[in-house]
Amino acid sequence: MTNSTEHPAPHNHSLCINTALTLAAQLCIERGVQLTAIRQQVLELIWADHHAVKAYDLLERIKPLQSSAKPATIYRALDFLREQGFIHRVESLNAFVGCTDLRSIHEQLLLICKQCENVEERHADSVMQALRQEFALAGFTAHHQAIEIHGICATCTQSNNTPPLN
Amino acid sequence: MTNSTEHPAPHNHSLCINTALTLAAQLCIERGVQLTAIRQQVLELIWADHHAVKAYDLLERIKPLQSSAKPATIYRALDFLREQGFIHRVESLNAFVGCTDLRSIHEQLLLICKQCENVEERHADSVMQALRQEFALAGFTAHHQAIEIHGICATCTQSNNTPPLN
DNA sequence: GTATGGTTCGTTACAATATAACATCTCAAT
DNA sequence: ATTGAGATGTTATATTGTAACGAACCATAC
Repeated sequence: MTNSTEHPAPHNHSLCINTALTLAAQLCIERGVQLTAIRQQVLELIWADHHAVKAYDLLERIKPLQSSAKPATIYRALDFLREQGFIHRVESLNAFVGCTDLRSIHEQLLLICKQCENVEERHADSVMQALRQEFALAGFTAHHQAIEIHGICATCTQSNNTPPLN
Repeated sequence: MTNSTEHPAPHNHSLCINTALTLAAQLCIERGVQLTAIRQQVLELIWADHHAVKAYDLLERIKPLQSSAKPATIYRALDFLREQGFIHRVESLNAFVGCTDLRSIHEQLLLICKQCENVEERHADSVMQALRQEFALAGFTAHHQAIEIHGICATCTQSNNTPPLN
């Protein structure tokens, strides 16, 4: 089922989510780690759309499936999924979003729309290149980056400028 | 009193902090807003060093001065100082750091050292330029950015490679 | 088989971070 | 004196995240 009621960039989201879940399962086998039921369910819930999801929302949503779920249940699954690179934490929202490029471990930036709440992951090589130069200038050794941009996405901008016909 | 026991880039920190506080006071007058005792004290506590400071640590530190201080006291002061551009929130640490460029409202990136915990604000024009190009490509209108890089700063790298003489 | 050990999960309790809501105070302008 | 805006006091609570410990599971070695 696609997200037909949402207006962000239309795409076949059931394909999108299935691709992600299938690849994640493959990678777990390759890496010899366990994609347990809980972990898979959390990953599916995060992939339900392209929004960032909060841990306690995940907890509410998973309870019908795992009635014993507690905060630790969720945070453990999130830790696992992050270690495997399947999801990103959105620091400025205290929330989590599915990673759209599971194979290559790129640094990414996140474009977060205030209006539709979609999060778009971009690799932005020129930005990353400029960042590396800046690190060199500063003598800084980078280990981890969080680059989060809040604003209005292309789709919302368009629909804001195109009022409904009726 | 300078921070002689810390090893990050030596500078005259009492000058550094006084400059910041004086300028903040000036700007408040120019803008017709009140730098009240609480707000000034919080700003001073944040400027005590170049580390990011957590709200509840500020609360503990301000209690000797403002015995009635409660969480809301701190968060209100932090809100004010952020609105005025005197401090930044470090999203990935849930903490706050003094802004080192009060006059010009640049977007900045933060280099956060895991070892000495210093936070260096940099303007990195080439990075910001590359970001603007990326936004244009994506059709994204940016309102606010959080660019936070965790790693090891130049000073720590040096001192790590230069073991003590004795 | 059963011991051993690593991983995952259940469970309880709590720590840490942040906000809501409403009362009170202050002080300048009227 | 009165009023109104901004700042603070105060209580309560919401939200986010961890610690700690035991039980269950399961593969491997003895």
